[in-house]
Amino acid sequence: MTEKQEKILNAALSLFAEEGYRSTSTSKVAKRAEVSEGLIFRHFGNKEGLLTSIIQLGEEQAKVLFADVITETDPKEVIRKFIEIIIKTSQDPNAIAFWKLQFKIKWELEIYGEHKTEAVEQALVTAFTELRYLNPEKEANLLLTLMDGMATRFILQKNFDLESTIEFLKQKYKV
Amino acid sequence: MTEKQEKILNAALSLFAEEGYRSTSTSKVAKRAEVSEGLIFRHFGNKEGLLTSIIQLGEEQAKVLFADVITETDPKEVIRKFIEIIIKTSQDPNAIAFWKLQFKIKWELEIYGEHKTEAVEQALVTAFTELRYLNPEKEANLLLTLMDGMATRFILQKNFDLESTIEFLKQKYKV
DNA sequence: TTATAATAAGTGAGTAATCACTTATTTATG
DNA sequence: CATAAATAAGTGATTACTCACTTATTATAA
Repeated sequence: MTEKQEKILNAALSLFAEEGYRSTSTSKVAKRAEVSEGLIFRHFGNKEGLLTSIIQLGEEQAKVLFADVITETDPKEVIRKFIEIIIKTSQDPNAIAFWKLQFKIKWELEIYGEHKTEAVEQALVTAFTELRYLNPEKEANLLLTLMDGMATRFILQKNFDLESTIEFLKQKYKV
Repeated sequence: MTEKQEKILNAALSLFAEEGYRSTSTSKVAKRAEVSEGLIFRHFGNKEGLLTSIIQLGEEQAKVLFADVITETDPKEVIRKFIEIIIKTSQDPNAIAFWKLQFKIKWELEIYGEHKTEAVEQALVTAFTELRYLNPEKEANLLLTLMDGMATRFILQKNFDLESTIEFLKQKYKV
């Protein structure tokens, strides 16, 4: 990975997150990365290849983020850690950009990557089971769905109070 | 409103919902509406004017949809009716297209129209207050956030089981 | 009523700018 | 010197939008 390759990836990540994939031109990416437009095609083949590279990089990032939840054994801690992931994310501008891109891509291209959350969903099911919740699968699914809603609001709604919502949630689940 | 104007609006609504606003060209809209491209600009000024017209039309639709919740006085019924709105919507292909467009626009242009849900949020706060929930404001906000998540999954996740999630929710809120 | 004038609706070809992508050429590196 | 990295200058297709013009509808006047 050369220096210019990284510059291209960073420029593309920020631009795709800001303006979306389709409405970001390769010439804009080249300008922000301060490279020639042709270099993008030399390194990534085409525009989609550039997007694929960014998503792959992000998936590795996501795995690291979720690893802590999946390896946890105490059920209450599993739930608490999962809920607090969004707080951790919200403090890292790079992570925010990445998740913003993930959601933008979802809506722009209408692809929902379920496989990404499968492992963490299973961890939540186990946790809710151990805590004797009546319907652990539904409980886990609802919490994941709620996280989608919270991400949506955190990214799009300027005055959304993330931290107090998280506190309220932890209170609700008694974790 | 002439017949061709309506054809343009319908074509644009479906195309914007399918492929997004920015990546739908005016020539595509004209083709689907079976009119000349120039007519779009005669009636709506520019591409953004077309989008504005569609959104305005939809907001009136949304008001009608929420009216039933807002005028309800029994607190449990307020919550139940609110939760079931998404079911009602999911049965009308036209409504699905409209909400899909709403979310796509949100993410594409990064505008979150809070004013649209203000009235219904207040109705929920009142309901939760009457039901002696400890934190009615947070409770209402969380439910609205959850609905964003459910809409996201219903639209994007092909195998999302909406009805059983709704049943589970009603059970949780005892409504 | 009927001819005429005025307005609105609609068309299709054309605009410069931009799109993703390619090719030819130059620069750097081992 | 040879290979890879990078650039610059292109390609045809597509973009939102405009323009000159025709056709249909409505209003006015003899």
